[in-house]
Amino acid sequence: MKEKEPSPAPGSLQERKQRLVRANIAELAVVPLIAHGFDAVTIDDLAKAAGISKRTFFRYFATKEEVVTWEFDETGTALLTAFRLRPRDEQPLVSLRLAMGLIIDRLTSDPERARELMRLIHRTPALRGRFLVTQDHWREQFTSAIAERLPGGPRTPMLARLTATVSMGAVDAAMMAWAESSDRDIGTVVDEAFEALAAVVKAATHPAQGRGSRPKAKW
Amino acid sequence: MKEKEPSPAPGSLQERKQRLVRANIAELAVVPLIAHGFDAVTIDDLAKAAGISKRTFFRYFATKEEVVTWEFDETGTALLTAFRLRPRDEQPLVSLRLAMGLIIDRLTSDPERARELMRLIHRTPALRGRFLVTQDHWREQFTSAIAERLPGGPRTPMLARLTATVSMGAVDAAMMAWAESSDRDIGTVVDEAFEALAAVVKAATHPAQGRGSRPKAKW
DNA sequence: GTTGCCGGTGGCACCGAGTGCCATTATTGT
DNA sequence: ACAATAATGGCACTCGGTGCCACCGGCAAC
Repeated sequence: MKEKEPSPAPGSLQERKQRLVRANIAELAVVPLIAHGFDAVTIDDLAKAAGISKRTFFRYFATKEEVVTWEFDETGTALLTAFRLRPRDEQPLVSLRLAMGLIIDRLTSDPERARELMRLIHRTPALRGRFLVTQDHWREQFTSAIAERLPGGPRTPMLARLTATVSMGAVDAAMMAWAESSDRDIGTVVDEAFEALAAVVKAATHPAQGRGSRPKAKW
Repeated sequence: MKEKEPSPAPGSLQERKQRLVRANIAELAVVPLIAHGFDAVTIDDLAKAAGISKRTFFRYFATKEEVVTWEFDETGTALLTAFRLRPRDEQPLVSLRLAMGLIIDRLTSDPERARELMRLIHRTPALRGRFLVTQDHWREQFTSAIAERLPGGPRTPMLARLTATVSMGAVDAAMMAWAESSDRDIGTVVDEAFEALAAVVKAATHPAQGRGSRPKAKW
């Protein structure tokens, strides 16, 4: 069921070489995907574009989706480690915003390419699914990272989970908005997203003077 | 690329018949999936369990995943319509909470089965992916439903989107928590989730006295 | 009742994603 | 230069999914 490449010791020479090859394959393989759409291109096409065989392709990427999403996967883990480095008594949203600042250059090194990839992900269900699963995985990790900062208690898990969800929601909204807009700076978009989040939060805590049917529930 | 079943007029006799057959197939097919895991069972197995051929299976379900997720898909659309029926000047989170109350019986009609299915979804990447894509689709629709309630403006889209994300985050957290706990009432779990969300929101607006490195950002 | 239409079904061949296995070809260390 | 080892490619196979067509059952018209 699983490919079990021995995957050499991290930091070793071969390991770095493998990473380079992987990056190179992805770079070449992604071209026809962007050009003709995800479903219109077969693995053999990708392999040909990268100058390797189908079999070798699957030694570097477990699925067809991965060749598109792996860069963002790594961005996500970078975001997580940056977050973990922030002081524990800082508000999670603040930490996250600052962590975003640190890893933003990953996306801006080649903005056009990053945008193309995100658009591709956005419009291809299979890719979006894969992407959402990874995102879900990040959320779990963020949840525990946040839970560590909170005092223990019966409600802590749910609290941590929701905080994580809200935070990642801002990140996702920002990245998608940035991908769709053709010429805006990513920093600006991120700022907007976080400001909007603050506004949402404010609206929820200071409910408008709803004169419409008032529910019995306390909120 | 697509199966194009003529799909008879909604409400007609055949259409209802089809829905029944579909429900029946799903009910039978899901048994081996829960018993042996999603990946360990082939389509032929499912078809055999339902007493039909592989070809016919694909006339009722487009993918293997769908036979597990379709019930929740329908629950989602029911939630959305219930939400749309709430007065426009009500706080979105309030509307959502009340809408949840209306559709909760869908899940509680057979709690054991629903829980089993959710656990299956939770532990199977392919299913989780499919589920997240649908959820993403709901979020888009919630986004426009919420946007209709908001005054127009340049920030409205982002605001609506984040509100939708936060709301659905509560729903998802509640459903997952409920699925994992073996004996709690779903109403209680939902209440907890929404209360936790209120707490998160409160924490974010009244930041703790962080003495750690104060960021320059306004929040 | 026989004929002709029609929706649902099953069988079959086919495509693409992914994997196990093994032979072949670089790479590396000595 | 040579052996050990890693990387590669080819091949056959499984499984999800689709197109095509033949078949079977009901049902109306004659």
